[in-house]
Amino acid sequence: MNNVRVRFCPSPTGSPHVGFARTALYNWAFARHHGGTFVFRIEDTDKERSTEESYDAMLGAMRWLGLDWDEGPEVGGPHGPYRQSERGDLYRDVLERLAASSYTYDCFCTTEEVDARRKASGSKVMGYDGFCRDLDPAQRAAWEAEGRKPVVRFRMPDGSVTWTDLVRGDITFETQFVPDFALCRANGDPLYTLVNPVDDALMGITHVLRGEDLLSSTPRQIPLHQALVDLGIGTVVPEFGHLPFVMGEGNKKLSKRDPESHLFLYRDQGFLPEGLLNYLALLGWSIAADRDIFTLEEMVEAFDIKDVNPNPARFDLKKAEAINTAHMRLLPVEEITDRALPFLKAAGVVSDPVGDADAELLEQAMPLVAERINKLVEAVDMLGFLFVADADFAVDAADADKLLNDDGRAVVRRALLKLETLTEWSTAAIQDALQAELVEAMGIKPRNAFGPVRVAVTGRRVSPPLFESMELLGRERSLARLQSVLV
RNA sequence: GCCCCGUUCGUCUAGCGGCCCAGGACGCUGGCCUCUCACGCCGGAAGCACGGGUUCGAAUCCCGUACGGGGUACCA
Repeated sequence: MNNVRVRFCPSPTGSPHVGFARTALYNWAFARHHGGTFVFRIEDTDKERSTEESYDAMLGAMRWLGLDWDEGPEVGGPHGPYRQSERGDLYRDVLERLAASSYTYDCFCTTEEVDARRKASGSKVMGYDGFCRDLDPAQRAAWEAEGRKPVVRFRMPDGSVTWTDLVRGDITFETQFVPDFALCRANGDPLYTLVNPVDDALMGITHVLRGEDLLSSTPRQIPLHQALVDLGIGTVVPEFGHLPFVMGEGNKKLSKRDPESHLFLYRDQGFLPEGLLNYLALLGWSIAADRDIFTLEEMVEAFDIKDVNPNPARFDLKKAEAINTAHMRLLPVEEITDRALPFLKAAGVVSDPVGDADAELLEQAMPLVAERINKLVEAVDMLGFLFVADADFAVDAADADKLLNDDGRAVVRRALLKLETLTEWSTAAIQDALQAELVEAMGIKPRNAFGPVRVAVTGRRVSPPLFESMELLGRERSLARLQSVLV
């Protein structure tokens, strides 16, 4: 395919959610796969609900995910502006040209009047009935005299509308079930029904990949696109592909109300964008029968919209975490260190900026934790004991209850006595000494021998490897901590 | 109500008429490894919604039914 142009066009209402990311990803991957153009457009025609804060969040989300756009906000492009709130003149002009060619007509009916007529006629079809299509001039004058303002409606053609959906195949709607629809409010404000197809036409969009919720608006958009082509406003009717929903708990669409749906929740927990994206890609698509870990580049190479599954997918946190873990293991330690740094700073584990001593300690410690954490934020709990000021060090109460009982403290006492005699403070020396003194001399199992020592030194039952941790902590601080649980 | 979409292990999926008495992954589960945790390794349970066709042969094609979802706005 040549000159592919796709767009992603969220409404800036609220916080970006995972469905947003999945749709953005598929559009982006489609564009990149075909060497096409990825357009980012903001559909902020709903003045009531759109906010600047949400707009910033949309851009922030795309940047965090690494889905770069070729045309759009802050990047510009030949078809700007890319915020619909700044394109009012364009829409007014299109509306005039549509009306001049009778593709549209003014409608003065109220919702109540329409409902009453439909009920009276016993119609199975709801929605607008076309009453004002050929309005009697006298009636029109009367309504205008009483101050009624009309909305502009698109005249749906007779017959049917058929398209070959990129993910679902042929779909046909009889237009008798698709009522004439409003293109702008009575006050003149353009509606989504107008601006979405108009901008797609103006921006030369060739493929529309969007959520299944918009499938039923497609039979209205295709005739409108044809009208735009007829008027020379557009050049082609784009192809459409409707992506399956991302569902939440139970069997309902993941809504913005659902906390699991918020994209930034994952960012703030230390998910890697490539990990989340990999997982999201799997919700409706797979790269191969026996493989589910891949990079964005590999996805771009393999992505084909025709392979997208049409049925809805349930978001599964456990699997998302597992996929993320796999990506963590793919990263070199230095990279994990860089990415974990903001979390460590935020938690106060290290200062901002990081001091030289802390930086050096971090470089030595990260290899121990990088391979055992699944999300970046976990580095905070894993490393805290190494960086905390001695005065602030505290042993986890629950872990102490469990392991630092009389038996545990006896073990710690033996360990302390033995370690005080060590002349070399190294991982190997510490391990040899404790192995001999606790496991062999005392005759207790390794986990019972090292557990109490671990809690005393690191403050927790879960920690980086014990002997390495003690080496990094240093002789004096290690011995002091052993001592402190004995008093 | 009407229109449209969908239905393979608990979950995400592979499968596009014979390779499938259905493969992979997460989860669950038994075991191994092991200084904790995490990782890793070996094994197990678990699925083609139902009913009719078409065909020598159907998870795959067709038609019904059931169930789920979306739409039916001067929201997007």
